[in-house]
Amino acid sequence: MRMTIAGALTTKADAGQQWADHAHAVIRAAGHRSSAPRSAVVQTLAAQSCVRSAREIGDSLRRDGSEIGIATVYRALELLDELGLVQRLDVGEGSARFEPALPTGEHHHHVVCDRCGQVSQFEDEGLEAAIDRIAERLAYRVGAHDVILRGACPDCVRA
Amino acid sequence: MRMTIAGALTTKADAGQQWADHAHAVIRAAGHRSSAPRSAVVQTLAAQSCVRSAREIGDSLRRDGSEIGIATVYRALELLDELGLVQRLDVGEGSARFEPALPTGEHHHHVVCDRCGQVSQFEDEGLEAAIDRIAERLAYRVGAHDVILRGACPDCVRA
DNA sequence: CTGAGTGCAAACAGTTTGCATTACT
DNA sequence: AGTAATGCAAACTGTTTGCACTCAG
Repeated sequence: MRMTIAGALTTKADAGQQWADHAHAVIRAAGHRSSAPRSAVVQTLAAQSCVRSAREIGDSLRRDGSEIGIATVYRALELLDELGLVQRLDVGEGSARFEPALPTGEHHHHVVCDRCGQVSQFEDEGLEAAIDRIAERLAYRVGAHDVILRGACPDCVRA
Repeated sequence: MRMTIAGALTTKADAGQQWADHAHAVIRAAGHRSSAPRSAVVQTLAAQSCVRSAREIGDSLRRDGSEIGIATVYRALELLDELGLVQRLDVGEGSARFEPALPTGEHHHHVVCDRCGQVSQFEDEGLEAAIDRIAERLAYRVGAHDVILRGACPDCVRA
């Protein structure tokens, strides 16, 4: 997907970088430091195309020469979550996954393959509208929602 | 909620018992035994009004004099899940929750309070329709879906 | 009588936490 | 310089597994 913003063409990589910049700004504004390990986690999240677990983020950084400890990855993700900069996703496969949360509130949902665990994304306006309608009639003050579809991915359907 | 089936009035407790009977039948049909601990887990699930964790089920049974071990609770729940008799729900609060899955396919979704953890249920036809439409246009063969709304429950809104 | 199912305890996986050390600001 | 943040290792929590024993069929 591409978005035209103020006349400039925004690619996926650019969008990631924009999120990273935004994240840094929010972190600083909240009085936190931009340490190297923390920045590395932000950078990894910005570069990813799909949800990743804490372990995957740590492994990826260590592969790139960083000496980051897993506890630091968890602490960075916890901070980002508190600041509303990432979305935590629990697909029920043991570990939590994380992905950047766009400041615009734009978001998508996920389909998980029962057999191979592959995760894909989708957006749907009708779904959002239905959820908004539900939120209005419930006594809860609804602030967020997760939708997870489960089934067989195209590869596994063939097999 | 009450349902009129073939002229008879079905209460919530009856519905639970019906599910328990159905569960036993399916378990037997699949060649498994109806041991006392396994039946106790089924009975506990049938009696519950909201989702419960493995620990809660075990504690509840032990309070009632049963000597069931937690491993047995997990094994019973795993079997019920395999047979499609329970739905696993992961609200992201550390542990998985379980509830009876009605053979009719009827189901509801959940709202979780961010602050106190309270879980409530809701049904919505528009939501189901929106999801069916999405399932059709995806390359996945979608078999199930979870929707979780998050926010503040009425009690916490007041505070 | 025989093996599916159980209970216990030990093993595991993901996540969190205490503490001495490091390094942003 | 001062303190937030890190890395390590140990602690914790939920869940799974190995094994000897039990009981449903």
